[in-house]
Amino acid sequence: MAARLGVVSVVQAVVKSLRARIFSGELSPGTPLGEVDVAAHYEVARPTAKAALENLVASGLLTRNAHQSAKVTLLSSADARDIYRTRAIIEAEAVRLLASTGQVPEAAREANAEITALRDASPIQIVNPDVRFHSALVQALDSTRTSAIYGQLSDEIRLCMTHVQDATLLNTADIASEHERLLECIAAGDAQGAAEVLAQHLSRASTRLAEHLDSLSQGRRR
Amino acid sequence: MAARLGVVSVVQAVVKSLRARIFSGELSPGTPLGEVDVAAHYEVARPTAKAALENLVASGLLTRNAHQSAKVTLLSSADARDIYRTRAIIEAEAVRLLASTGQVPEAAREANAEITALRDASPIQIVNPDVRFHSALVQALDSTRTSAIYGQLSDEIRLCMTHVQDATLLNTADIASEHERLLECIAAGDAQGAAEVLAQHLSRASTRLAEHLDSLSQGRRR
DNA sequence: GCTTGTGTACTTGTAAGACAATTTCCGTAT
DNA sequence: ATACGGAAATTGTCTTACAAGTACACAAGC
Repeated sequence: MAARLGVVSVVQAVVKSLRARIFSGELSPGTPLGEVDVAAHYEVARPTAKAALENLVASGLLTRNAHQSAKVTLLSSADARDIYRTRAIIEAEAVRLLASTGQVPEAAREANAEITALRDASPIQIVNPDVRFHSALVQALDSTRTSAIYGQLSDEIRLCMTHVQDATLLNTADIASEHERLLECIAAGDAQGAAEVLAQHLSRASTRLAEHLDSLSQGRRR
Repeated sequence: MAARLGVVSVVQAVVKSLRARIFSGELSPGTPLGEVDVAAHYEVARPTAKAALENLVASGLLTRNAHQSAKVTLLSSADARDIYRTRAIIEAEAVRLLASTGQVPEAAREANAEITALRDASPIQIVNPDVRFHSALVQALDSTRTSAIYGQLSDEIRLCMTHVQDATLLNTADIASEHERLLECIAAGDAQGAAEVLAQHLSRASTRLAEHLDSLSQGRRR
């Protein structure tokens, strides 16, 4: 059983590495990733690289047209809004359900504590705990498929973040306090209030992100 | 541009054919689909068959453990409930939004008319228009990602249906009338009412389907 | 000078063959 | 009857090869 070793499969290992490189910003959007390039970089066969690329294309992290090199996806502002809309649908339901039972997920509390602790750190640092906070809410639904869907959206959200990684889109303290208010509503059993706080939280983030992506694409056009 | 031709890729053609065979019931759940079998059947190379199988595994239609033949997924009652729960989240939001604008999607009306027309036909016949009815509601949201997610769930729902294809789970007339009530709520702008009708509709279908899958698995154990 | 056509280079799509690793199943021995 | 060992079957990966399509550049014509 090589269950918890880093390498279960060569393809998966390549996928994992490429994901990390994309999220780290080493591979900026638009960077062409040819099958032969990837194969040479990792010293694997081309079919292996091909499979890894196809996996990432399915995840939405890469984009590829027929007979063209795969490129790191450049998400438009419309994409960002679409992602956040879909997110909001799922998270809203999660929050309502949590409020109806009054159960506050421990993982969510911990993630927000981490955000609070990183108050003075670089804004890029809070991406990870922020994603974990929201994931914790969804995973509390205990639905395999809902979690799987949300995981895929999370990847695209992270991709968005890397596009605007230099920008301070939102104040860290504001994020933490909004999360805190959300947890309070859940604890108090206020489903309506929780849903509203969440909707505002996501709506604001979506708007900021979309505006920033728009300004970036315009800047690139010049 | 070979955009709207049937064959864009050999792999996709194999995938399409396998999907059809699975949904038609020709490939019953548990049927082993080895890479060499598929390759021989379609007279394609093994890597091509492999790619097609991986595609279907990603869709949830096939299941595969490492170094084992892929098998047509046998969905448990728990899976069915999970799928319906996830469905319900998305459709509820779609219905609420449609009610807030009072817009009834034309495609949904047409699909339900088709169901009504098939009142006396075989219950298996209404699967297609039923799926189309619900899809139309979601597509009215006009969100690429939400539609994509829902499409994947639809596939699994259809897979469930093929598992219990002989059973008359619900009365065709009842389905049509519930759909009708749902559309009336939307037209009247009654978001709350529409959400409730939908929730009941899905909840009942989910329960029936889950019960039937349970009885099937027990029958198989004997 | 601009547009159009062609040709070449690069990339992906598909195929065939081969070997390693792992699982499963069956036969044998205790 | 159970446990162990080995053979068969299957998948995972790599190598090689050719076909097909796209993109870019260069040249010819208007």
